[in-house]
Amino acid sequence: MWSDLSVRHLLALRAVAEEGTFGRAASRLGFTQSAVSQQVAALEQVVGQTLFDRPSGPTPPRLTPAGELILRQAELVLGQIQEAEHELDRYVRGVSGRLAIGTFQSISARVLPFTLGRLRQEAPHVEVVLVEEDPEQDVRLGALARGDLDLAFVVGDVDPAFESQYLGADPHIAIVPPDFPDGPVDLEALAGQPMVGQPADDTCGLLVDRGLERIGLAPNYVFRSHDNGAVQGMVGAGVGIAIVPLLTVDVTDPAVSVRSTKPEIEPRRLSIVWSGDRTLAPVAERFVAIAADVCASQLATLQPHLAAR
Amino acid sequence: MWSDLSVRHLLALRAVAEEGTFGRAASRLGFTQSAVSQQVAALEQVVGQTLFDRPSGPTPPRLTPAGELILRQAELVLGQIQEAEHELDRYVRGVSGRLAIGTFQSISARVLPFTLGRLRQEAPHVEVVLVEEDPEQDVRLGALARGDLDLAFVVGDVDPAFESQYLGADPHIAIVPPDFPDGPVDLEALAGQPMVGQPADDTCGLLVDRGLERIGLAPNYVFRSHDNGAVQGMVGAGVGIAIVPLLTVDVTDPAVSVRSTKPEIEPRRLSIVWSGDRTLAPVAERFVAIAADVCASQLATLQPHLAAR
DNA sequence: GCTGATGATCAGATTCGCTTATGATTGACC
DNA sequence: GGTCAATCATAAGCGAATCTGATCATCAGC
Repeated sequence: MWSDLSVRHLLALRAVAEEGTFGRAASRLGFTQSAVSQQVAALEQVVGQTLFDRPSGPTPPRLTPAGELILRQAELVLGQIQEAEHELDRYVRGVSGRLAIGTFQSISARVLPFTLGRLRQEAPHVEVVLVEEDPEQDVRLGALARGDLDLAFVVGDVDPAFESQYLGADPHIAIVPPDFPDGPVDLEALAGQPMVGQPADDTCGLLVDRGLERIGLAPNYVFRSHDNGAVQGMVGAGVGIAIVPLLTVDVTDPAVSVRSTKPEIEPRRLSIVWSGDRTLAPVAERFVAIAADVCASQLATLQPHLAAR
Repeated sequence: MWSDLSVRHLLALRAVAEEGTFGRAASRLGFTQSAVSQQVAALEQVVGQTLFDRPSGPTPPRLTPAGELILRQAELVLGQIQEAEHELDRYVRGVSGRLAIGTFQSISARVLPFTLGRLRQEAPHVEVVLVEEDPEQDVRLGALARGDLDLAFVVGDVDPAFESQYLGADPHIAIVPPDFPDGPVDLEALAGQPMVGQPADDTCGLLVDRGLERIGLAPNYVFRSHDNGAVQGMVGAGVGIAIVPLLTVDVTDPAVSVRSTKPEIEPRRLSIVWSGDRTLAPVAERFVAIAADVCASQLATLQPHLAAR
C-alpha cells in the first residue's frame, strides 16, 4: 500500500544511494544499520520492487533500474516536501499568507494605503483581498463569522462575540471654504445652510447624520456622494460645507479649510475585529498591529491641522 | 519531525477537508473516526500548527489558514506520489525505462533497426542508449559487470558468469560479382585472389580471418573497411570477393551475388548477454525477446537468398 | 586461509496506530 | 428550557510496526 509510504523511507533510500552502503547511511541518519536495512525493505514492500542489488560480501549494494526510477521520484517528492516546509515557515513568520479584509471608504482612503505599504515591505508574498461592497457593517460581521473575511474594520461598539483591537477616536470636523470666518464652526448656525456630505447608506454618512440629529440639526444636503474627494471638491467650489470624520479629509488641499465644530459631535470609534473562534494567521496579527500604528499616527498628524485654524 | 510524515496523514487531511467532517472522512478512508482524528492530530504535531478549527458541538470543523496552506502543499505531494506510482507502473509493464546496450556493426545494421522499431511500438517511452565504441567484446562484458551496460550482443561462447539468450547461428558466406561462376565458392581456389573484408580489429572481421585460417587460407586483402556497405560496394565494383557473416549483407543489392562456401566456415553464434548479479528491467527482458525473434526471422529470411544460387 | 567489511536476520523491548467505548460540547428542535 | 443528535477528543487495550543489539552468512582482498 502506497499509503504506508513515509518520508522516512524516502530519506533512507536517498541516504543509501548517496552513501553507498547501508551502514554509512544509517550513521548519517542517526539509526543503526539494521534499522535502515528494514526501512529500505519496507519501501521495497511498498513499491513491490527490489530497489538495491545486494551482492553478498563486502561489495556495496547498487541501485536496480527500478531503484533509480524510485530514487528520481523520491527526490521530487522530498523537494516538494521541503518546499512545503519553507512555505509554512514563511507563513509562521508572517511574511506569507492570504488575508481577506472588510473595509469601508474612509479607512480605505486614509489608513489602508499606508498599512498595506508597510505590510508589503515586511511581507512581500502576502496576498491581500479587500472587500468594500456592503456599507452595512453587520454584513461584514456575518462574513467574518462565516470565515469569508479574516479581519474587518468597524465603527462604534464591538460585538463581544468577536475579538477586536481599538484603533482610536476619529473626530467629526467641518470642511469649509478658506474664506469662512475663523474659529470653530457653529453647528446651530448651519440650520438651512446648504451642505454636502456622504450618502445615508454609507457607514460614515450615516454616523454624521446621527450626530447632527442628536444636536437637533436637520442638514440641508444639496449634494451627497460616496467619493470623499468629490465632497471636498464641492466645498472648495463653494457649494456648501461638510461635516465629516477627520480621517476622510485631504488636509493638503488649499481649496478648503478644516475646522472643529461647536458643539463637538461625538467622534466615531474605529476598531478592527476578527472571529475569536477561528485561528488567525500570523500575518493577520501583524496587519492589526500595523493598522493600529498607522491609525494612531494618522490621527496624530491630522489633529494639528485642525487646531491650527 | 517532518521525517515522521506519512502519506496516510496527507490523505487524512485531504479527506477531512473534502468531506467536511472527521467521521465521513473516516468512512471514506476505511477507518474509524477516532483513527482519523488521531491521524490529523499527528499531522498537526508534525507541522506544529493547528490545521482545523474544531468548534465543539455539531458544528463541523474548518481549515485554519495554516491548514489551507498545508492542504495545498499536500495536494502537490500526493500528486507527485501518484505520478511516481504511474511511472513505476509503466516501468513494470515494460513500456518505460532506460536501456544501455552494447552492440557491434553487423547487429547494429541488420538486427537493431527492426528490434528497436518493434520495441518503440510497444514501449514508446523507453530510452535506449547504444554503445558501439569498442570492437573488443571483453570490454563490453566489463561494462556489463560494472553496470554501465544493461545488455550486450556478443559473438561466440558466453562467459558462464553472465546470463544469456542465444540468438542463432549466422553463417559465413561469400559475396561475389553477379557474373561469378554458379555454385558454392571454393575457398581453396581463393588463395592469392584479391579479397575485400572487414578489418582485423573488428569482431566480425577477426572471426572471418580465424575461420579462413583454420582451413589454411591466408586471404590477400586489397581493401578492408568497417563499413559493410563499402565492402559490398567494392565487390560489386569487381575489386575482389568478400567472406562475411550473412547478417551483414544487403541481399537486395543487384550488383552482387551471395553464395555459400565450400568448405563451410563455422558460423558465428550470436547471443545477447547480461549480468546475472544485477536486476534486469522488464523492458530489457522484452528487448531480449524481441531481438531473438527479429534475429531468427532475419536469418530465416536471408537463408533462401543464399540457397537460391 | 584468514580478516574485515558488507548486509540479512533474529529476539526483545518499545513505540505506534487502530479499534472500541466513552466523554464533552453544543446547535437544533419541540 | 429540556431533549436529542451530531460533532470531535480521549482513554484503554491490543496487535503490529520498528528500533536496537547481537549474531549470522558471504566474500573480496591480503
